[in-house]
Amino acid sequence: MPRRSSGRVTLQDIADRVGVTKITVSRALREPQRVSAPLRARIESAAKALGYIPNHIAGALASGCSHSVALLIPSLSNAVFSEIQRGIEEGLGPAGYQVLIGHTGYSFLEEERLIDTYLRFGVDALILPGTRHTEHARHLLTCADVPVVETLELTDTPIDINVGLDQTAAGAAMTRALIERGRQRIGFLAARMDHRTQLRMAGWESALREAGLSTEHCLTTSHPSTYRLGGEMLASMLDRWPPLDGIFCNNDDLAAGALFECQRRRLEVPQALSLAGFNGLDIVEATTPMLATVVTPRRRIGETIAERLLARLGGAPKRPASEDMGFEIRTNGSL
Amino acid sequence: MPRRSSGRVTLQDIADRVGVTKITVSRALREPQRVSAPLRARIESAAKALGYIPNHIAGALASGCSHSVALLIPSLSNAVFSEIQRGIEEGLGPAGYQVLIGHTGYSFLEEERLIDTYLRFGVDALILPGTRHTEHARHLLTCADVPVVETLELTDTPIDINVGLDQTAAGAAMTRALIERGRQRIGFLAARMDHRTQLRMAGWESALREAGLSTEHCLTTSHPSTYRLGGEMLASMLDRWPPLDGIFCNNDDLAAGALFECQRRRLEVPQALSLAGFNGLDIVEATTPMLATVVTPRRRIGETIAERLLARLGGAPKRPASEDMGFEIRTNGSL
DNA sequence: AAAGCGAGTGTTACCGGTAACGCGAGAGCC
DNA sequence: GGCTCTCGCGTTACCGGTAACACTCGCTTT
Repeated sequence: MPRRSSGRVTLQDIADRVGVTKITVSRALREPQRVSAPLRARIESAAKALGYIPNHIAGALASGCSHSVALLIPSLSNAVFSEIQRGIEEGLGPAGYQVLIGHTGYSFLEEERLIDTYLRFGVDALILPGTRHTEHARHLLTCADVPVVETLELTDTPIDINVGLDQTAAGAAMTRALIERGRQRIGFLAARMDHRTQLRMAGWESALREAGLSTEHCLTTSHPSTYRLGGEMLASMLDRWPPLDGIFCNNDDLAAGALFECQRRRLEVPQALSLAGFNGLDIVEATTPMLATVVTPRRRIGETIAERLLARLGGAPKRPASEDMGFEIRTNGSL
Repeated sequence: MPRRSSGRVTLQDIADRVGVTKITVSRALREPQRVSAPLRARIESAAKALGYIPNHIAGALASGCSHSVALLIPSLSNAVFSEIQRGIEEGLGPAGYQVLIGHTGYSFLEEERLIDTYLRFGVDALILPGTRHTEHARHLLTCADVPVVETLELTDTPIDINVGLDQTAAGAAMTRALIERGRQRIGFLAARMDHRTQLRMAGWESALREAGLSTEHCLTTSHPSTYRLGGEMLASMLDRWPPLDGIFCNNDDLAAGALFECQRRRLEVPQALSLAGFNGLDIVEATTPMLATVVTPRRRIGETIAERLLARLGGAPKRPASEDMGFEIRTNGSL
């Protein structure tokens, strides 16, 4: 015995026990209708009796299909991604695909590393957050020739499938909503300067320019976004630019943190200061007062990704295209 | 050509180009010191030129080791798990292990399904949240004979490695802290009745009994926990049992939601009502006022899991044991 | 009755790597 | 000079499945 096997039960073990060949066992378990009923029953009971666990690795190698899809997300603690994930899983699960999650921590290099890793694992498709990637990552994706989904943002030059929303337009729309309520000095507050943040900020800027308002009240940091940070940053902004009357926060967490700081300062929201967030997480409708936000259709984005991907995996040709899933401004009576 | 290959570059392609056999290429890439420097250089440049992506599937099949570990988490949107994940990844990543994340949605059946799936993928170890599993899940784990980590809770009968904290003791400790501040009518509020919730509740009950106080003020639901739900549940409790003077919420999200409802009702926290949460998430120190909480050492739990697992994967024998990582009561001046 | 056909099972080859062992050449040693 | 040892690479077999095709029957079909 030159090489000891894993010790687990294999198709061959079942085949020996039943007195057939392993291909028959393989068929009995995968395509039951191709094996006669009595034999199938014997095989199934033998498999159960032996505690057979199919070796997906071997199957994937032989068939060239791993029936798995990698979903890369920037942050595990950000509730934004959980709904996208759920939408995807709901669509892909019934089709027999396993969704593997990878965590990039908002790092392009980590994304590159994960793309590499998952390609080695032979995933059948990759779902990436955002449309920016390192050069090497793009190279890997090209070499692998695997369906790729870029999500959250939109791009004119998608690698393959692109399902997202116009972050810049959303940023501009919320800013306009603030302006419509009579706000004149509207700040922008952001942590973790990722690409989406920059796009939203660009929207904020353009809406202000459009209205002839000042775009100077912008505070950003590279730290990860937390509630506490939202409070601290709001404090800095108010100390620096006291007459602000509206603040557009890059996400709901920061907006909620900012609200808490306002409460600490006994600053009335929205009378003295309007606060707006981004994403439409549950917290903005739980706080007192509620906060304005941009609701993003995350569940539907996930579902759409699953649909498009299944089509591609089912053999549809690669035809790069972007799909805009839109957004909704929800003021929650709070501007 | 009876079966077309995947089209990707393989070791053989590199070998042909360089004029050696594939085993040499394999060695050059995995154990560089075993191949002469000039040849290695030629192989490496050929690999790069051809855009070689190693097929992990094939490697895993041949070597019987997938260099991957599955981490099952109940909820992607719950920030609690992100720190555990980070701790694990930090420990396992440098050792060459890939952490695959699965999402159980707090369902034992889904957990069972995922255990099955990941075992088929040939993961080298499994990390499970909690110590309760379906019978079939236990059976699968036994058949597979793979290192298993059970975390978050503690058990007297671990399957293998168990790293967690005494949820019951933590629940009791926080309740005692409330009692020490003179609270007499202390309610318990929980959503998503999972096992940890039950353990914490048991702690709450025993601390109250110990002090001769009533344990009747308990409100739970099977819904997933959200900020909004915290507010709604607090409202129900106050309407039903007006003279409550303390509420121990099963997690920080609910506690924050409860606080927002108090603000809506202009109920002073903590003067009129003490609020306590669980987990020590960032939000409890961002709100106005801050909230009391039980800080759990999640990062350290993750790191410890990685340590123990590396030992097991390195060949240490299975010796089931529990490791109590403790907790810390943090009142944040808010009881 | 010969040919055709479909259902059910087996044969053979292969997926893309890795383990174990083999073997020749040069180095070091006595 | 002969022996052993190590280095560097090749041979062979194998991991545990699956695809493609072959074969055997019994039953129609013409």
